Amino acid sequence: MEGNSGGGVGIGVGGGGGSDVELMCKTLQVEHKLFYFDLKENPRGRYLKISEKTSATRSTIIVPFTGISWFLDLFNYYVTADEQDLFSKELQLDTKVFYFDVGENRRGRFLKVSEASVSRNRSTIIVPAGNSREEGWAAFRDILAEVNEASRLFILPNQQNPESAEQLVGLSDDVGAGFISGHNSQPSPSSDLNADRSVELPGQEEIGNMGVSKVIRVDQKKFFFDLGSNNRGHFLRISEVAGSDRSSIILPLSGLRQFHEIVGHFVEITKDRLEGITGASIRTVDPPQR
DNA sequence: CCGGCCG
Repeated sequence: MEGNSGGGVGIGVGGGGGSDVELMCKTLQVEHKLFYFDLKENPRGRYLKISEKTSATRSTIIVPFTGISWFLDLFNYYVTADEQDLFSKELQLDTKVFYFDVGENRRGRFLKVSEASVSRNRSTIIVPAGNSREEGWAAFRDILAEVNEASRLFILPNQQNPESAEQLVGLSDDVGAGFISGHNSQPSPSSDLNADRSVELPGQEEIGNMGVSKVIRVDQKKFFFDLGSNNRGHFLRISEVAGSDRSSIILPLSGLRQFHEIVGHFVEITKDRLEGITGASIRTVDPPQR
Protein backbone atom coordinates (compact mmCIF):
# COMPACT_ATOMS: atom_id res chain seq x y z
CA MET A 1 0.00 0.00 0.00
CA GLU A 2 2.67 2.49 -0.88
CA GLY A 3 0.77 3.94 -3.75
CA ASN A 4 -0.03 7.26 -2.16
CA SER A 5 1.83 9.02 -4.87
CA GLY A 6 2.53 12.57 -3.99
CA GLY A 7 1.73 12.30 -0.31
CA GLY A 8 -1.79 13.48 -0.80
CA VAL A 9 -3.84 15.22 1.73
CA GLY A 10 -5.63 15.01 -1.50
CA ILE A 11 -8.59 16.71 -3.01
CA GLY A 12 -10.43 13.55 -3.86
CA VAL A 13 -8.34 12.98 -6.93
CA GLY A 14 -10.01 10.95 -9.56
CA GLY A 15 -11.11 8.02 -7.46
CA GLY A 16 -14.20 6.37 -8.81
CA GLY A 17 -16.19 7.55 -5.82
CA GLY A 18 -16.83 10.82 -7.52
CA SER A 19 -16.17 14.27 -6.22
CA ASP A 20 -15.78 13.46 -2.56
CA VAL A 21 -13.19 15.61 -0.90
CA GLU A 22 -10.94 14.01 1.67
CA LEU A 23 -10.69 16.36 4.63
CA MET A 24 -8.62 14.18 6.91
CA CYS A 25 -7.29 10.68 7.05
CA LYS A 26 -5.80 8.67 9.90
CA THR A 27 -4.61 5.15 10.25
CA LEU A 28 -4.49 3.02 13.33
CA GLN A 29 -2.87 -0.33 13.76
CA VAL A 30 -4.27 -2.64 16.41
CA GLU A 31 -2.48 -5.94 16.58
CA HIS A 32 -2.36 -7.04 12.98
CA LYS A 33 -5.32 -5.03 11.81
CA LEU A 34 -5.15 -1.69 10.13
CA PHE A 35 -7.96 0.80 10.47
CA TYR A 36 -8.40 3.73 8.12
CA PHE A 37 -10.36 6.80 9.14
CA ASP A 38 -11.30 9.06 6.28
CA LEU A 39 -13.31 12.19 6.89
CA LYS A 40 -14.86 13.06 3.57
CA GLU A 41 -17.21 15.59 2.12
CA ASN A 42 -19.40 15.68 -0.92
CA PRO A 43 -22.27 17.93 -1.92
CA ARG A 44 -24.59 15.85 0.24
CA GLY A 45 -22.57 16.47 3.38
CA ARG A 46 -19.80 14.93 5.39
CA TYR A 47 -19.19 11.44 6.55
CA LEU A 48 -16.52 9.35 8.18
CA LYS A 49 -15.44 6.21 6.40
CA ILE A 50 -13.88 3.66 8.71
CA SER A 51 -12.21 0.70 7.05
CA GLU A 52 -10.77 -2.37 8.64
CA LYS A 53 -8.03 -3.99 6.64
CA THR A 54 -6.41 -7.29 7.32
CA SER A 55 -4.24 -9.34 5.08
CA ALA A 56 -7.25 -11.13 3.72
CA THR A 57 -10.25 -8.97 4.27
CA ARG A 58 -11.39 -5.41 4.09
CA SER A 59 -14.64 -3.98 5.32
CA THR A 60 -15.96 -0.51 5.65
CA ILE A 61 -18.63 1.31 7.52
CA ILE A 62 -19.86 4.79 6.74
CA VAL A 63 -20.67 7.05 9.66
CA PRO A 64 -22.74 10.13 8.90
CA PHE A 65 -21.25 13.35 10.11
CA THR A 66 -23.75 13.67 12.91
CA GLY A 67 -22.82 10.22 14.16
CA ILE A 68 -19.15 10.89 14.74
CA SER A 69 -19.60 12.33 18.18
CA TRP A 70 -21.91 9.45 19.05
CA PHE A 71 -19.25 6.98 17.98
CA LEU A 72 -16.78 8.83 20.14
CA ASP A 73 -19.10 8.65 23.11
CA LEU A 74 -19.79 4.98 22.57
CA PHE A 75 -16.16 4.00 22.26
CA ASN A 76 -15.45 6.04 25.32
CA TYR A 77 -18.15 4.08 27.07
CA TYR A 78 -16.60 0.75 26.12
CA VAL A 79 -13.17 1.93 27.17
CA THR A 80 -14.21 3.23 30.55
CA ALA A 81 -17.09 0.98 31.56
CA ASP A 82 -16.53 -1.79 34.03
CA GLU A 83 -16.14 -5.17 32.47
CA GLN A 84 -19.46 -6.43 33.76
CA ASP A 85 -21.22 -3.41 32.32
CA LEU A 86 -20.25 -3.85 28.70
CA PHE A 87 -23.71 -3.95 27.23
CA SER A 88 -24.56 -3.98 23.59
CA LYS A 89 -25.67 -0.68 22.17
CA GLU A 90 -27.63 0.40 19.18
CA LEU A 91 -27.05 3.76 17.60
CA GLN A 92 -29.91 4.87 15.40
CA LEU A 93 -29.10 7.61 12.95
CA ASP A 94 -31.38 8.91 10.30
CA THR A 95 -31.35 5.99 7.92
CA LYS A 96 -28.87 3.62 9.51
CA VAL A 97 -28.53 1.54 12.62
CA PHE A 98 -25.16 0.72 14.09
CA TYR A 99 -24.89 -2.24 16.41
CA PHE A 100 -22.16 -2.40 19.01
CA ASP A 101 -21.52 -5.80 20.54
CA VAL A 102 -18.72 -7.04 22.73
CA GLY A 103 -17.42 -10.53 22.09
CA GLU A 104 -14.63 -12.64 23.37
CA ASN A 105 -12.78 -15.65 22.15
CA ARG A 106 -9.41 -17.21 22.79
CA ARG A 107 -7.79 -14.31 20.97
CA GLY A 108 -9.23 -11.87 23.43
CA ARG A 109 -12.01 -9.39 23.64
CA PHE A 110 -13.31 -7.46 20.68
CA LEU A 111 -15.97 -4.93 19.81
CA LYS A 112 -18.06 -5.64 16.76
CA VAL A 113 -19.54 -2.61 15.06
CA SER A 114 -22.12 -3.42 12.42
CA GLU A 115 -23.81 -1.03 10.11
CA ALA A 116 -27.25 -1.97 8.86
CA SER A 117 -28.95 0.13 6.27
CA VAL A 118 -31.70 -0.48 3.79
CA SER A 119 -30.44 -1.24 0.31
CA ARG A 120 -26.98 -2.28 1.38
CA ASN A 121 -25.50 -5.36 2.86
CA ARG A 122 -24.63 -5.22 6.48
CA SER A 123 -21.01 -4.37 6.99
CA THR A 124 -18.99 -4.94 10.08
CA ILE A 125 -15.70 -4.00 11.57
CA ILE A 126 -14.20 -5.70 14.57
CA VAL A 127 -11.93 -3.79 16.88
CA PRO A 128 -9.71 -5.80 19.20
CA ALA A 129 -9.76 -4.61 22.76
CA GLY A 130 -6.01 -4.83 22.76
CA ASN A 131 -3.48 -6.82 24.61
CA SER A 132 -3.45 -4.75 27.76
CA ARG A 133 -6.03 -2.44 29.21
CA GLU A 134 -8.20 -2.06 26.15
CA GLU A 135 -5.56 -0.06 24.40
CA GLY A 136 -7.03 -0.94 21.05
CA TRP A 137 -10.39 0.53 21.92
CA ALA A 138 -8.76 3.51 23.56
CA ALA A 139 -6.61 4.22 20.54
CA PHE A 140 -9.69 3.92 18.36
CA ARG A 141 -11.51 6.36 20.59
CA ASP A 142 -8.62 8.77 20.49
CA ILE A 143 -8.68 8.81 16.72
CA LEU A 144 -12.42 9.43 16.81
CA ALA A 145 -11.80 12.32 19.17
CA GLU A 146 -9.26 13.80 16.77
CA VAL A 147 -11.61 13.44 13.86
CA ASN A 148 -14.44 14.88 15.87
CA GLU A 149 -12.41 17.88 16.89
CA ALA A 150 -10.99 18.46 13.45
CA SER A 151 -14.31 18.13 11.72
CA ARG A 152 -15.60 21.31 13.26
CA LEU A 153 -12.44 23.26 12.58
CA PHE A 154 -12.78 22.47 8.92
CA ILE A 155 -15.85 24.61 8.69
CA LEU A 156 -14.36 27.80 7.38
CA PRO A 157 -16.09 31.00 6.36
CA ASN A 158 -15.47 30.44 2.69
CA GLN A 159 -16.93 26.95 2.89
CA GLN A 160 -20.14 27.82 4.62
CA ASN A 161 -23.05 26.49 2.70
CA PRO A 162 -26.48 25.90 4.20
CA GLU A 163 -25.74 22.24 4.77
CA SER A 164 -22.57 22.68 6.72
CA ALA A 165 -24.10 25.46 8.75
CA GLU A 166 -26.89 23.16 9.81
CA GLN A 167 -24.42 20.46 10.62
CA LEU A 168 -22.39 22.75 12.80
CA VAL A 169 -25.46 23.71 14.75
CA GLY A 170 -26.33 20.08 15.15
CA LEU A 171 -22.84 19.32 16.28
CA SER A 172 -22.99 22.02 18.89
CA ASP A 173 -26.28 20.70 20.15
CA ASP A 174 -24.79 17.26 20.42
CA VAL A 175 -22.14 18.60 22.75
CA GLY A 176 -24.79 19.55 25.22
CA ALA A 177 -27.06 16.58 24.80
CA GLY A 178 -26.92 13.15 26.31
CA PHE A 179 -27.81 9.61 25.51
CA ILE A 180 -31.41 8.78 25.06
CA SER A 181 -32.50 6.08 27.35
CA GLY A 182 -34.34 3.52 25.32
CA HIS A 183 -36.67 2.40 28.07
CA ASN A 184 -37.49 5.81 29.44
CA SER A 185 -39.24 7.80 26.78
CA GLN A 186 -41.14 10.16 29.01
CA PRO A 187 -39.86 13.66 28.69
CA SER A 188 -39.10 15.33 31.95
CA PRO A 189 -41.47 18.23 32.41
CA SER A 190 -38.93 20.48 34.07
CA SER A 191 -35.83 20.29 31.97
CA ASP A 192 -33.75 22.60 34.07
CA LEU A 193 -30.59 20.77 33.12
CA ASN A 194 -30.58 22.19 29.66
CA ALA A 195 -33.04 25.00 29.91
CA ASP A 196 -32.17 27.91 27.72
CA ARG A 197 -29.06 26.26 26.46
CA SER A 198 -27.67 28.00 23.49
CA VAL A 199 -24.44 27.82 21.62
CA GLU A 200 -23.01 30.77 19.81
CA LEU A 201 -20.91 30.03 16.83
CA PRO A 202 -17.48 31.56 16.69
CA GLY A 203 -17.30 34.82 14.84
CA GLN A 204 -14.85 35.78 12.18
CA GLU A 205 -12.25 36.92 14.68
CA GLU A 206 -12.33 33.67 16.59
CA ILE A 207 -12.10 31.70 13.41
CA GLY A 208 -9.06 33.69 12.48
CA ASN A 209 -7.81 32.88 15.96
CA MET A 210 -7.95 29.17 15.16
CA GLY A 211 -11.71 29.00 15.61
CA VAL A 212 -11.42 27.49 19.02
CA SER A 213 -13.59 29.67 21.22
CA LYS A 214 -17.06 28.70 22.23
CA VAL A 215 -19.69 30.14 24.51
CA ILE A 216 -22.61 28.35 26.02
CA ARG A 217 -25.36 29.84 28.12
CA VAL A 218 -26.94 27.75 30.83
CA ASP A 219 -29.65 29.37 32.88
CA GLN A 220 -28.20 32.68 34.03
CA LYS A 221 -24.59 31.74 33.48
CA LYS A 222 -22.29 31.87 30.54
CA PHE A 223 -19.36 29.59 30.03
CA PHE A 224 -16.51 30.53 27.75
CA PHE A 225 -14.17 27.92 26.32
CA ASP A 226 -10.94 29.23 24.90
CA LEU A 227 -7.81 27.50 23.79
CA GLY A 228 -4.65 29.25 24.78
CA SER A 229 -0.99 28.64 25.32
CA ASN A 230 1.87 30.00 27.29
CA ASN A 231 5.43 28.97 27.94
CA ARG A 232 4.15 26.01 29.92
CA GLY A 233 2.17 24.62 27.03
CA HIS A 234 -1.33 24.58 25.66
CA PHE A 235 -4.43 24.74 27.75
CA LEU A 236 -8.18 25.13 27.65
CA ARG A 237 -9.54 27.95 29.76
CA ILE A 238 -13.12 27.54 30.91
CA SER A 239 -14.57 30.71 32.35
CA GLU A 240 -17.82 30.99 34.18
CA VAL A 241 -19.46 34.37 34.05
CA ALA A 242 -22.50 35.17 36.17
CA GLY A 243 -23.39 38.80 36.52
CA SER A 244 -20.13 40.59 37.11
CA ASP A 245 -18.36 37.61 38.64
CA ARG A 246 -15.95 35.63 36.58
CA SER A 247 -13.87 32.66 37.50
CA SER A 248 -11.79 30.37 35.36
CA ILE A 249 -10.16 27.02 35.42
CA ILE A 250 -7.06 26.35 33.37
CA LEU A 251 -6.95 22.83 32.03
CA PRO A 252 -3.74 21.65 30.40
CA LEU A 253 -4.61 19.89 27.17
CA SER A 254 -2.91 16.80 28.49
CA GLY A 255 -5.82 16.48 30.87
CA LEU A 256 -8.56 17.22 28.39
CA ARG A 257 -9.24 13.58 27.63
CA GLN A 258 -9.74 12.70 31.28
CA PHE A 259 -11.92 15.72 31.69
CA HIS A 260 -14.01 14.61 28.76
CA GLU A 261 -14.33 11.11 30.15
CA ILE A 262 -15.49 12.32 33.50
CA VAL A 263 -18.01 14.69 32.00
CA GLY A 264 -19.19 11.82 29.85
CA HIS A 265 -19.59 9.74 32.96
CA PHE A 266 -21.88 12.30 34.52
CA VAL A 267 -23.78 12.69 31.29
CA GLU A 268 -24.31 8.97 31.34
CA ILE A 269 -25.55 8.71 34.90
CA THR A 270 -27.86 11.68 34.49
CA LYS A 271 -29.14 10.77 31.06
CA ASP A 272 -32.66 10.09 32.25
CA ARG A 273 -32.96 13.72 33.14
CA LEU A 274 -31.73 15.08 29.85
CA GLU A 275 -34.13 16.01 27.14
CA GLY A 276 -34.02 13.83 24.09
CA ILE A 277 -32.66 15.14 20.87
CA THR A 278 -34.07 14.28 17.53
CA GLY A 279 -32.37 12.35 14.82
CA ALA A 280 -30.18 10.07 16.89
CA SER A 281 -30.69 7.76 19.76
CA ILE A 282 -28.75 5.19 21.66
CA ARG A 283 -30.31 2.45 23.63
CA THR A 284 -28.92 -0.34 25.70
CA VAL A 285 -29.69 -3.84 24.55
CA ASP A 286 -30.41 -6.33 27.25
CA PRO A 287 -27.49 -8.72 27.52
CA PRO A 288 -28.06 -12.41 26.93
CA GLN A 289 -28.65 -14.53 29.99
CA ARG A 290 -25.56 -15.94 31.57
C1' DC B 1 1.17 -14.08 12.13
C1' DC B 2 -3.45 -14.56 14.43
C1' DG B 3 -9.16 -14.03 15.06
C1' DG B 4 -13.88 -12.76 15.72
C1' DC B 5 -18.36 -11.19 11.78
C1' DC B 6 -22.72 -16.11 9.69
C1' DG B 7 -24.07 -12.94 5.01
